[in-house]
Amino acid sequence: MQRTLSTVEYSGEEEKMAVFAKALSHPVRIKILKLLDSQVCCFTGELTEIIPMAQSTISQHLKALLEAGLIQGEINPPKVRYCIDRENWLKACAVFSGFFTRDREFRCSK
Amino acid sequence: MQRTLSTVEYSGEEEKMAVFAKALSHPVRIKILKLLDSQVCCFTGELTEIIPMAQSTISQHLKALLEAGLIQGEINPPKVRYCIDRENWLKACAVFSGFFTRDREFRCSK
DNA sequence: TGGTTATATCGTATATTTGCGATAAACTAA
DNA sequence: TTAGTTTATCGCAAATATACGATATAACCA
Repeated sequence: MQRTLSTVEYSGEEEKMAVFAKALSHPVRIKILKLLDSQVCCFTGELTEIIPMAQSTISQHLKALLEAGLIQGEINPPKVRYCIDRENWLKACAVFSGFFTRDREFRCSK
Repeated sequence: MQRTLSTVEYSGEEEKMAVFAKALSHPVRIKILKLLDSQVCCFTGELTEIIPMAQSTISQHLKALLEAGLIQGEINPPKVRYCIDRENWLKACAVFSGFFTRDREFRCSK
C-alpha cells in the first residue's frame, strides 16, 4: 500500500475501540464469545464440535480474540480452557457505550 | 480460500453486529463518526481538511460507513452533507449493549 | 520409550481491505 | 457552452484476513 508521509493521529480510545471492533467483525468470533459468556463451553474441542469449521480455523479465531484481550486461555493439559477476560470485557463495554452515547446517558455494569 | 461444504449458521443479530463491528474496525472511521456525531463537520471537504488522507480514501471510508448504515448522505450540489443515521445508530448501540451485558443490566438511550 | 489426545502453528491459496493518484461524474456559475 | 468545484469511482499495489490440510508441540498414560 502506498502511504503518505503524514500520519493520521488517533487517540488511545479510538485505537482501542478499533482493536475491539476488529475482533468482533467476524460472526464466528461473536458466536464464540457468546458461547464462552454463556458458559455453554470452555474447551476448544467443544467449540469445534458446535461450529462446523476446521479445528485450525477455530484456533486461529481464538488467537485473534486472545490478542484483542477479550478472552483468556488457561492450560489444562492436554486441553485449554478458554473464558471471557472480564476486565477487558468491561473495558470494551465502556468504550462502546461511551462511543454510542457520548454526551448522552449511558450505563455499563457487569 | 478453500471452503467446506457445510456452512456455519449465524443469527441475524450475530451478522448485524459483525457488519457494524467491521465498520468500526478502522480508527479513521471511528474518528469520522465522532466528528459527524459532534456536528463539527458535515461535508466531505471538511473531513479531508481535518484528516490527512487522500480525498479518495476518505470517500472510500465514507462509503463503508454508508453501506453499514451508520451514516446518511444528503446531496447538496456540488457538496454532500453527511450525518449520523440515528435510527441505525440506536440499533447498533442496542446490539452492542445487548451483547456486552447480555443477561445483565443494560441501558441505551439516545 | 512409544502412543494418544488436544491444541497450536505452518504453509498455502484466495479474498478482502487499505491506500494512492488519476479520472469521471454531477452540478453551478459565468 | 465552458470552466470551476466537489465528490465518487477506477485501477493498481501492498497488506491483511480467512480458510484449509498437514504437521508440530505438549502433556499424559501404558
